[in-house]
Parts: sequence; C-alpha cells; structure tokens
Amino acid sequence: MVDRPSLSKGEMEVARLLWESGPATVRQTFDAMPAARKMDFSTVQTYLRRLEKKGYVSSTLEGRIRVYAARAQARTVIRETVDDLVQRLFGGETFPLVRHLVEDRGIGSEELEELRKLIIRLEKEQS
Amino acid sequence: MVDRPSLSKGEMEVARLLWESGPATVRQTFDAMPAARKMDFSTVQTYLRRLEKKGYVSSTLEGRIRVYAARAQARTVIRETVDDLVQRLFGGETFPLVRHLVEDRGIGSEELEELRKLIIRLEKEQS
DNA sequence: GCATTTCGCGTACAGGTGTACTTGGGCGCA
DNA sequence: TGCGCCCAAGTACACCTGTACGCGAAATGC
Repeated sequence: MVDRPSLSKGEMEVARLLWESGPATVRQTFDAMPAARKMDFSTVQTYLRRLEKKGYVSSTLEGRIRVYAARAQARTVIRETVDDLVQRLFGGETFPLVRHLVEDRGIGSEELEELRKLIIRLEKEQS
Repeated sequence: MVDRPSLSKGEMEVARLLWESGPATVRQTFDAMPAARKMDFSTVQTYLRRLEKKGYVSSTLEGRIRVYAARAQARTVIRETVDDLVQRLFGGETFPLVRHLVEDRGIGSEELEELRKLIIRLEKEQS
C-alpha cells in the first residue's frame, strides 16, 4: 500500500508499454511506442527515470545497459487512476462513466456480447 | 470544436460542480464542494479563473459579484478526458476499462440491471 | 582502428498545477 | 458611521510536466 505520487499522462503511456512488454530497455520501450506518437527517445528515457523516482518501476544495470521493470502492478495503478478520475469528474459515481463508455464510445458487438455475459455472471454472484 | 488546453485534476472538480449547479458564484461553488475535500475558498477562485482563461467557463459581473457559467458541455469534456485516458492507459481500447469498472469497482445491483438493459438495447440497435 | 551509433546521466527550461495569502474596496449591521 | 465580513483581483511559489539537448564512454560496422 505504498503511497506514490500519481502518474502524469506521459508517464502513463510509458508505464503501459512496460506492463505490456515486461522488463525492457529504454530503446525497447521507445520502439514499442506507436510511431504516430512521435515521442523522442530521450523523452522516454526521462519518463522512465521519473517513474523510477516515483517508485513505479525499478531498474538494474545489465552490463552497461539499464533494464527497467514495472514495480507497481498495472491493475493497481489502473484502479488508483480510475478511482481518482471517477472522484473528480463524476463525484465518485461509477455508473455514469460506464454508461458513457458503452453508449458514446463505439463498443464492438463481440465486446458487447462479452460484456453481457460478464454482467449476467456478476448478477448471479451478487444474489 | 474549439481546442482548449486540457483540464487539470483540480479544475475538473470545480468544473463538475458548475455543471451540476448551473451558473454560480465563487462562494456557491465553494459551498457545493464536499467539506471533506477541504479546498480553500481562494483555491476555488483560482480554479474558476483558470477555467475561464482556458475557455471552459465564462463569467459576468452581476453588480459587484462575479457569476461563472459553464461554457463547455459536460458531455464534451467528459468525452475528451476519457478518450485521453483510454488512449494513454489502455492504448486506445475501451473494453478493458469497462471491464475494470464493472468488475473491480462495486456496481450496485440496480445499476447492473440498468446496464444489462442498456446493453440489450444496444445489441438490438446494432443488428 | 576510426567513424558512427547507442547509452547513461546530467541538465535545461518554459509553462502548468496545487494551494494559498494579500490588498483594497463595498456592504450590512450595530 | 465605524467595524467586521465578503468579494475581486493580483501575486506567490515550490513542485510537476512535457519535451528535449549535450557530453563522454562503450559498442559496432566496415
């Protein structure tokens, strides 16, 4: 239950790549960045450094190359981040956000299907 | 389709209050703030000023009192903000966020029910 | 083995953010 | 009519963020 300073937007993007790839070097992370995003190599490097300072990742020197690895779990960070957003933008209510996502952002039909199953499962669990 | 600088976290909280209340003074907004939040009066004032500068709200002096009113629609700002988050934290995929919300944050059973209806409606629409 | 590429690390720097204090004037009440 | 309260407006300021550059050392290509 460490208390870390929260992630900035740029840090989030980089952290996500690390979660997806597992431990990685600056270059690997940089390469994993969608080209469209056009973030400079050294910007990625800075974000990784800051993530480490904030306690979200750790790193070790392997030879002369530094390898970064996520320290905080994606799930945890996502929870914290989303909680915060829900708090600030929806006064703590989850449902309006879910509705927004389902209604206003395109959700594909397979996903809709999957979501329906999920809900039915949860309803069973609840009762 | 104005292009505004994005909202900071604190600005969001204040903007939300304005959407809920309709046009309001600094004091009214301050009073609407949950006491637990313990944000200083003048901090609210600063946020309103910044929101105006960023184009999210407008204001007029009524006598010697300034009244602020939302300019940007809640729906629009929510879309922008959530889009951005989904982009950065989920690489653009909506579904994982929905799943997180439904699974990991408590959603009450009425809401679950409501959500089920919503989904079924959407599935009909889609086919 | 010399040029080129790649890294780590330090540094930079303007603008954004969180959080407030101060100053000076108007307003209502005793 | 004087006092205390409230408001607008200006200012403050440390820290955070986005975005990078430069240097010197190691590795790699040829």
